[in-house]
Amino acid sequence: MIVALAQVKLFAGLAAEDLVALAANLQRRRYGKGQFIFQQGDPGLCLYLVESGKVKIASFSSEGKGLVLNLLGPGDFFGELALLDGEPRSADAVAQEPCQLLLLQRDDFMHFLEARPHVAIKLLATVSRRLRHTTQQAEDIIFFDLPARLARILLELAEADSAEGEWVIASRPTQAELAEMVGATRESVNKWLGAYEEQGLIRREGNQLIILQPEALRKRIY
Amino acid sequence: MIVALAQVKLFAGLAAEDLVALAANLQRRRYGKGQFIFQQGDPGLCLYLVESGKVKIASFSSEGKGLVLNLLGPGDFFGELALLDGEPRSADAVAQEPCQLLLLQRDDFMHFLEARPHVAIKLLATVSRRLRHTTQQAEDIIFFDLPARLARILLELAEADSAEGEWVIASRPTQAELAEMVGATRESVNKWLGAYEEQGLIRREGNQLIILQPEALRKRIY
DNA sequence: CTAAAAATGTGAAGGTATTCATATCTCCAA
DNA sequence: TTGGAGATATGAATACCTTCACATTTTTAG
Repeated sequence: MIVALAQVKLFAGLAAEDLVALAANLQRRRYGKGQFIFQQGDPGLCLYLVESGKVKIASFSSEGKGLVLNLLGPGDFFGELALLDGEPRSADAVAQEPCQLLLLQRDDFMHFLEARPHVAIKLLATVSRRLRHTTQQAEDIIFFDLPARLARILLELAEADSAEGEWVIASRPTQAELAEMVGATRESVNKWLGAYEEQGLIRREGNQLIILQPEALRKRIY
Repeated sequence: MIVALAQVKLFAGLAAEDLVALAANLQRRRYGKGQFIFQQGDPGLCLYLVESGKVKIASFSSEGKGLVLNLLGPGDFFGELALLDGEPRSADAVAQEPCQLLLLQRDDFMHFLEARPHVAIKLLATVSRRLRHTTQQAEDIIFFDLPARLARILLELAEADSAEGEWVIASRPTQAELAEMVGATRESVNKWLGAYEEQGLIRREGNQLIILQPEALRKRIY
């Protein structure tokens, strides 16, 4: 488990003894695809580290409409908000594929933070980037129309998924999933994916989506 | 200036000597109404503390449409994002009324944080709350229609502005300002303000806006 | 291998907010 | 006290997206 801890970017570069201290009450847990890790309103009792698999942070309206706030993979962590401000969970966390997670108890983590200001500052940087990203998301919804938002999401997913200059989304999300990311209906996403393919900007090939003309897509955003 | 520092919630409860250490390179600056404090893309060189006045954090699309992200008053601080993650300013800061601000240099602040993990943790809580708020904003735009978003903003403003159980917005924002807060056009806001007044939910009286039926307004949100 | 479930494709009808044009109101300053 | 600027009011035309209904294809499970 200590090896796994060291893979988490937040703890990269820490001395072995620090990691051992953290690992005292560490738990490992597995979640099957689609399983809830926590739900909106739950008390925030621990921090989750992703050892393997993918986790989706999303929130749902009373009418069942969903909005994806974040996607996390190996080396990422989540669930820090409720720990840091003491409020209940603000969204749901769902395993998008089978996951192996490490659970760090709230008190352990907070004491660790107090004793290692360096880690606290690194955490501040991460939370700041997340705030930036969510702000961007709100701006996108207000400033851009659907084809633009879709273009951005496709580029983002490809960037996260593939090596330098590759522009491939390895495991293509369903249209329903894309719709939750851009804040639109599945039908509208269908229409624009079709249009982009028609125009030769993207190609769907088996389980992957290839971005043929990243520059042309990026132009849709302005 | 040290007295002013102690008024900032982030530094509340700190020993006098700590405040003195912080104050070494502190600057005070005044801004007139409408003046820009910083703009999107600027390098993030300092943290701003609000001594008096009001500051609006907003972002603008290339077509000139605006979105208000945050409103800050005495005791608040802003500009921390760029400091913490090293990226350029992600939005504009504008003085909504004449302001007196204290400027803390980046390096001073970061060193202070490293030496006072307690403050870093308090800052983490604040940034977390801001992330929560922005997430809420994104959800609102996706999940709720304009009348609902308008209702929420009115309630929020009244809550921030008036004493317990009072439900008054003391200095009523213009329709254009409201529009930037809810992410809609001025005309649409006009229409719904009129409707709410017609229905007896609110009343505009001189420079203030009185919420006559907060409960009825809140029901519009679901 | 086959039935069922999930995902995708498509079009018509409708709704909400925008855009644009124009009119009125309010208040401050000259 | 009278311009003029900013703020508010209002309606018609339009754009964009949703809703709904249904067909088709692909994937999964038994």
